[in-house]
Amino acid sequence: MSKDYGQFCGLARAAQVLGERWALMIVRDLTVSARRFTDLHEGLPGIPTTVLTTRLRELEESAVITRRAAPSPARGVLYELTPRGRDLQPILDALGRWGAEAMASPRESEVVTDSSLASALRSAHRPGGLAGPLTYHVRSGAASAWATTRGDEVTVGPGEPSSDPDLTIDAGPELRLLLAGTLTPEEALASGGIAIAGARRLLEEFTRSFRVPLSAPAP
Amino acid sequence: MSKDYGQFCGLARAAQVLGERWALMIVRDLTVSARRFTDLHEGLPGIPTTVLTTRLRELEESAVITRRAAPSPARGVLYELTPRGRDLQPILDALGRWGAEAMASPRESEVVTDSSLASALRSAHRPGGLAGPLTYHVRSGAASAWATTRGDEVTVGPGEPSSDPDLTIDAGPELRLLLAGTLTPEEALASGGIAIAGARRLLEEFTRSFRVPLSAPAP
DNA sequence: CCGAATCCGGCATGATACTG
DNA sequence: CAGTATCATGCCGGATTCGG
Repeated sequence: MSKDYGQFCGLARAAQVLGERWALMIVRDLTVSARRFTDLHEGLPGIPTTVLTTRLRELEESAVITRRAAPSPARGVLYELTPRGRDLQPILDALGRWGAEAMASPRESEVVTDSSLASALRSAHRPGGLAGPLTYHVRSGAASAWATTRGDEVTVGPGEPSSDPDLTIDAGPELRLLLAGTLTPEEALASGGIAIAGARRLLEEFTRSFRVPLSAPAP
Repeated sequence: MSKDYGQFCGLARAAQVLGERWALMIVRDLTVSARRFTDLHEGLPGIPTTVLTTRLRELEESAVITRRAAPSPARGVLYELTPRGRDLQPILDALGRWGAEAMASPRESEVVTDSSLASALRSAHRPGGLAGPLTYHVRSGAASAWATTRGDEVTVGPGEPSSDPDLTIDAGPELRLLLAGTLTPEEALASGGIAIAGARRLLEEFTRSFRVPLSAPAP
């Protein structure tokens, strides 16, 4: 609904734009990379095209995203965040960590998408790791994403990394427990819930660089 | 809707609870102080009682709030944040600042409530002021709230401060511009948009301690 | 007074089909 | 590829009523 809350309040203004159904998911996908309409539609299972159209228009009116022609080889329209939209990234990362604290294992019928995996890695990253650069390629279920750490910074993206990764991680739902520290790298490998291609030492570095605590069991 | 997004993602889980209509407003009011049903209903103009009832139940199921019997003199039920709900406070403050950046002046029919004013002060506070403690009483429109700074910390509340404030500020919509730094204390007082009771020096301290930049003109 | 439950009109959402 | 068209469902907003 484009109805407001009748309050002169920053949070009310934010909620008017971001509180609409699917709006946060769309912005999250765009914090990971610019996307076309069809990319977004495929990356957000269940969203009706009508709703996607409406949200994109509203987010554009609110100066959170812009649309421009896709660069040369591709055709069509590319949606991307404006500077104002990019300001949301650390806030959504924090909100995602908050939500992830009570999220131990996937519910029936919950999937992992490229963008959700990439944004999870970004929000899980903490400084203090090896100087790098180090590139991790993570796959979980049908999703694939990569993360490159360089000093205290991290860059993430959907799909395959453009250059050969230093470590490839193939994981099931155990990835969540690995990020929580509930499961050690040794246990994860031994149980078969996680398989790697690359130096085993780098998996330990991965668990130091990416962490999301887990406070409650899965609801 | 209690429909989820079908994604194993922290942000999706957060959006399922907080993305519902009025949910963020309810939590915001509860970050300021514990409230009864009727308090919330009066502090959120336009919310239907059915929606308030439903949201309170959902937020309770998600362990964001709890309900308990109101303390002795009062009767009824008191809703308050759980520790997990309190974790949301800095995130909502950041989201409120983001929304406030594009909010220069109230739209037609937008009001200020006690809780929105109190939370605005909290999210506007920045460290580095006088050691204090200093208590400000701020009124704008029909809303009233207070803030006490003590070292680098701030405490806010709705209504009147329990002890005599060091400075009382009566403001119109110009308060937003004062917080943005667009309007100096001198200009605000001279234009009559703001009146104070207390030392004028403290108004300058107030503008140093509470600030929310303004990036775009009012949409 | 407090904390809702009930009834109802309208509109957003979700699902499917279809088009430039 | 990027949406529009159509329609059933059900949530939301507004008013009223009700038990404690």
